[in-house]
Amino acid sequence: MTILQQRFFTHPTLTVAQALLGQILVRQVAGQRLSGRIVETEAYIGPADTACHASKGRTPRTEVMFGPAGISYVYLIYGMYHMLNFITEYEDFPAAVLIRAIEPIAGLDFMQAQRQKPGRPPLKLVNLTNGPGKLCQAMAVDKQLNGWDVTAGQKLWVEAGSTTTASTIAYGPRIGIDYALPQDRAAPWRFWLENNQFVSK
DNA sequence: CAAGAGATCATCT
DNA sequence: GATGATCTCTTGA
Repeated sequence: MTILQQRFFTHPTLTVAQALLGQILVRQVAGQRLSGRIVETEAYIGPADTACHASKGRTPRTEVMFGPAGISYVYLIYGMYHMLNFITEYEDFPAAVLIRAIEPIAGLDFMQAQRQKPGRPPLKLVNLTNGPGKLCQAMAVDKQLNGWDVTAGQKLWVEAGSTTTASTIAYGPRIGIDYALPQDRAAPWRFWLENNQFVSK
């Protein structure tokens, strides 16, 4: 197994967003190893992209986006959900890839326990991690992992996926960015593996 | 199945 | 004081 190193993340964000598809997201927590295949991503690219948080300036929250590649950017949205990103490109250029969905591989019971609500039946496998908020909940990813070095091979990292499972990459506009300018709303910067059932709806 | 509303709080104005 | 890179539940066809 190969842990993806910083070099993987220093490429143009659109390249990294596509290259991450098919790679394995790994989370080590509570003595358990959770993992899943990345099947959907989105690119947020620089100060000119009005959908990118950093386009509003360098603030305490967006500071990690201006740092080196290979670092995680985790934030809370709508008061209840966390989003997981990986910083790309070079220092002082704020860009990142949002992980939108994974296909669960290991640690299914842990994920189910994280996701299931009291008094509710277990979720179907397909609903465990098919969304950016869902996968963070399933993998116990929160703000404590903001700024984490994902090339170190602890707590959270990415491994090279099998090359024998290559799939066609589909693309389209990003989700949930109505606040951005029309040209940024239209940019086809969301990528997913075609016909994969774990892609978000 | 589709549409609408509510949850809930860190961040920035 | 407003808002958001979401999700879940409810309602109604």
